[in-house]
Amino acid sequence: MSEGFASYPTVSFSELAEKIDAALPGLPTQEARLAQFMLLNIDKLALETGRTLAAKVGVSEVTVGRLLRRLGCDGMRGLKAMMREQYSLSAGARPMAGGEAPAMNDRLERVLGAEIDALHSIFQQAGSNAFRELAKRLAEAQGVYVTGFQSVRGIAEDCARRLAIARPNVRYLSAHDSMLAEWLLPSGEGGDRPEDTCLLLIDVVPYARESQDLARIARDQGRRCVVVTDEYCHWAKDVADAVLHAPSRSGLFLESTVGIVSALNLVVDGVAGLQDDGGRQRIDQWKLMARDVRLF
Amino acid sequence: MSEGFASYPTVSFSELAEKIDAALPGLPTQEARLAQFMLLNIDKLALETGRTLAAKVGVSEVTVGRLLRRLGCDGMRGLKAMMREQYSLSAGARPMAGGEAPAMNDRLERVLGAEIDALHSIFQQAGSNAFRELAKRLAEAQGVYVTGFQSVRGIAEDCARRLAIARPNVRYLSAHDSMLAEWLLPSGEGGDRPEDTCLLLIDVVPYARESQDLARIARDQGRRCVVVTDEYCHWAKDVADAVLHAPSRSGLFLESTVGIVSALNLVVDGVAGLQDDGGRQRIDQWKLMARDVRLF
DNA sequence: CGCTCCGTGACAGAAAAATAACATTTGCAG
DNA sequence: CTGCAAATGTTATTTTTCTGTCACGGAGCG
Repeated sequence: MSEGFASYPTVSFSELAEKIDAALPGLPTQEARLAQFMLLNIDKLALETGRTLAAKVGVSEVTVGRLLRRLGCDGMRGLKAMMREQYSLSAGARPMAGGEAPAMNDRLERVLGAEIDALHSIFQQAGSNAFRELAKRLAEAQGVYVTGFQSVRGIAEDCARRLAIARPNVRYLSAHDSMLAEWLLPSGEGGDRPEDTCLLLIDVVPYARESQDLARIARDQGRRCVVVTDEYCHWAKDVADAVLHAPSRSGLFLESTVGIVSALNLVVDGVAGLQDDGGRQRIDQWKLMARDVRLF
Repeated sequence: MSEGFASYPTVSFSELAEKIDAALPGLPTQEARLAQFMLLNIDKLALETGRTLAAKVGVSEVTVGRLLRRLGCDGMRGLKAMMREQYSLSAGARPMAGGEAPAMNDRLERVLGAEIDALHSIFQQAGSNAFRELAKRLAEAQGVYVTGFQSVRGIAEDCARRLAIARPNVRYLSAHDSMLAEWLLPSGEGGDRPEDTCLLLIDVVPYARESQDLARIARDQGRRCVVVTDEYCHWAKDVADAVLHAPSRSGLFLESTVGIVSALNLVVDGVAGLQDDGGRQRIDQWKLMARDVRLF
């Protein structure tokens, strides 16, 4: 990584990179985060200011200065000076990785294109009525059940966890394990009325028979049902109150789940946005809890 | 990299380049020199100021200002703003700042942009040595353990399922539930030697203490360890044989998991590609099984 | 001459960065 | 659990740097 004849007396920029690398293990937490971020984005740091950098990493401006000084360069000023020197216009070096990437192979390029198209499609749907309807159902229901099988089961579980941060009373429904005990009609006063609950069903090809069965059961019990699925799903619209279709063809070994995941992220976000305070209270609470449990 | 999908209205930077190009012939001498210079060094302009630029080209500062304004962007300020937009690293204005609630569409556009940037970053890494190393480790190990906690636990489980299609002997490791019984050193003949196994660790902020502990245990036992994480993780590179960093900032209610998922998709694909037959045999077999199961 | 191009210098406003003093949190040893 | 020291954030203030603007003058040219 060292430059052949960079005989400048000043600490050069690549040296700085190495220095960051070396210093990283011994750094305090926040500074380490910052350092890591800088290291990863070292070639795109050019047009960041101290402030924006701090904001992006989530540390304070002062910390940026402190770290830089600890690393031997005179704050932001010095950093920019170094970079200027390194990438001085007369030199042939190419600073910005954003511009031209080292050729990635054709296949990956195509896959990337497909993924991006999928995202476009999903974000487009995020402005649609179907999406609003879906988010509204999930936000207004008394209780929400989330489920998904096979290759998206984990995604469904994660979605349930995240949705539970955005709104109360969310459960992952494991049709296999629990035999739907959750859905025995409430005999007494406890529990929500079925009409006030909503099922979020996540399903992709090859479709699980369970999904359709579950959807029908839900409907028969008067529950609401919304579906997030792939572009091939043919049955969802017959049983669901709202459907989102996330493209999954990408050309990889297995179908991509990026679309589904993105759609679900948006759904969670949308539901959070429909809470009274934009979900702010709940997420703050959650952060506190997470800290108390000493998860991190 | 192709500008193929410039379907969103970023007043982009490449547009400026074209504009310069078009305007060049009709420009006065000095401005033409300046324009020419900018065109040639367009990707290195980032850390120049109006003054340095003027100095390097040999024109006055005022001329720089004039030219820029003539080209339609508000002087140096505007230029930098453009570049920032173009090369912004996971920009996304404060998502939960409560204060400003930008129009849904605007916000979604930004989120989409961030997601796309994340994908670019990941696909770029997919051509890197780190990625090859990571895939190789996962492909060549006798046995693979996959794990992830909290908000990516489900993703990790899914990844284990999918990886198990790409190659044999993959298990999800649930450190909590099983108390690591899987990792008791094999007393007799059964089981793989630790050196022949590889741990795939998936972790995002807020990082789970367990992840780091687990990584260390793995290393102490002589196991291989590879990590897929977000852009902030500062501990991974100290304990892992290979690390992939997936940007997660998107501006949504919760951090985006799209990047991680995409990275894992690529990993599975990469591992499949390293199988003798590109994993074809295994996937065919799986499809058959899946179809059979679907019938009942 | 009148016009455009271009440079100079002075100045003001804005943004960025450094600095210092102080409050809070966190990590950790005792 | 206590309490100290390090780490981090806050706030306010100052300094530096960057930019844009204005007024002016000189040079070249039809």
